[in-house]
Amino acid sequence: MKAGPDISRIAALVGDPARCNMLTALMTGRALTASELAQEAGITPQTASSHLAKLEAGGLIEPEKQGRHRYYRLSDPDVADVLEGLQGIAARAGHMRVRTGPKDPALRHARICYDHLAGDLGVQMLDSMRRQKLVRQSKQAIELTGEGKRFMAEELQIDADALTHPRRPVCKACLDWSERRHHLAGTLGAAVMDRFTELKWAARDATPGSRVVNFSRTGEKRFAALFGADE
Amino acid sequence: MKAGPDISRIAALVGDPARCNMLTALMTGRALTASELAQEAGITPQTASSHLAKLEAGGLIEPEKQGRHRYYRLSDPDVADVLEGLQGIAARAGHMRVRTGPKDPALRHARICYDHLAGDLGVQMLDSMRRQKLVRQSKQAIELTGEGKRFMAEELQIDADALTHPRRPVCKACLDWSERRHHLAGTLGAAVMDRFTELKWAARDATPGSRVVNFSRTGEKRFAALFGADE
DNA sequence: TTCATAGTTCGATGATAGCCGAAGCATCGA
DNA sequence: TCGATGCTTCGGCTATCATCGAACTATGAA
Repeated sequence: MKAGPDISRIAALVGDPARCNMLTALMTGRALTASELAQEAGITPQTASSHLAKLEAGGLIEPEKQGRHRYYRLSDPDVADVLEGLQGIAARAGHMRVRTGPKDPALRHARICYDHLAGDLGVQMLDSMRRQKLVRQSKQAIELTGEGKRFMAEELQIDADALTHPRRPVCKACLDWSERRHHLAGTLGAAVMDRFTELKWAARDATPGSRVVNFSRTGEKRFAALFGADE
Repeated sequence: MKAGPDISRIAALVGDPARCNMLTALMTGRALTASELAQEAGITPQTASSHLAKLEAGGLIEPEKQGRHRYYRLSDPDVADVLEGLQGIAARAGHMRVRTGPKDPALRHARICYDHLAGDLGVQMLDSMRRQKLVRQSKQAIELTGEGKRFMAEELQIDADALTHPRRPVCKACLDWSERRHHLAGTLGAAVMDRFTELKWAARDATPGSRVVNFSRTGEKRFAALFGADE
């Protein structure tokens, strides 16, 4: 029949409203879980699962398994470009939509991911640790350096050697929900969060079920001194 | 639930195989009649009429009445750009039909993409510019180096500083339809193409609506001297 | 171990939309 | 005026596919 790559299959994937909602939700660059994408699209998890499988088969998104979660991200910047181009055309044609409420900013700033710190500050902490050469990271594997051990002992009174666990690594990179980068998990990540709580630098929000972590004023200051964004 | 323009309606238009065939047939830049498009898509005129009405309502194509014929063309170069982007994604995902890109070899060799050079030679030019360190490219962003500015001034009498534009970047990577790689777009891409025309190195094909670019013998030689494939 | 949560698979249902035959306009040439 | 051609509208048929309930797997928590 015709020559050339089969555009229509790809376009049809974007053409379904539910799938399109998922893709636009991913345009921020963040990786989202299957359930989050289901809610974003306003459909049940079963339906979402089917859609995600199709999008993956079409090469538009890529999965990353993380525990029992499955994070999805756009597989390539070109995909976002095409979506933007479509937005431009749609905008010109006057097909607009209604607006939605943004996510909880506090949740994005600092929250608990299982038992360790996540969000803006979590990502910032791991970034800073890399910059200060407290850890070496290659892909998912993170290792505490000698300097890192000293730092933990002196600044946070954490004995890294005591954190070994039969079934859990000391350091682990965990994909962040709001940022799309990694923060520190593992027994060290948990120990650091525990220490923050003990020192009253931070506390989990009182609201039952909330994952928000509130930093005290001095806590935020001390945190910045150890893991400041710049320098 | 989402903000922004409604992509999915537009994408759904492209998502139908029959409509998609029509759109790709229009990508050459020529305007085609309704019956020609029907034949191109392999459907009856009635069905084609319905599709064309939808594409027009979606702002993808524009009609031009001429006697009892109704010519359709892509309403905007942006539409062709999005289609090319989709081709790239589809090609990467391995959803090929028979072969890539346009059938016409001349169209594959050198053609106009909006206002800049595309096809074999377009891709070759950007490759060569990267090799000669005339530009720096990181993903989609391209930047002209100091050496690149000198090169443009000396070899092509183009003042790169005069090319800044409020709504258009000087350099931009544009995914090529036939080659699946990038060629140079932006005001610089347009200026270079203009210069080629002025120097009579190349000229757009005389056939109305054709996107083919014909290089003269000396033009091809000069082009090779500046942007040769090897070296 | 047992329970809870995240995600998937399966099957049935229902709505959407592509398709074509037939008929209806519109334009051209004679 | 007539007939021919290009294109559109209408109506009914059909196939596709998104959707969800229910049941199943896998991972983590107690």
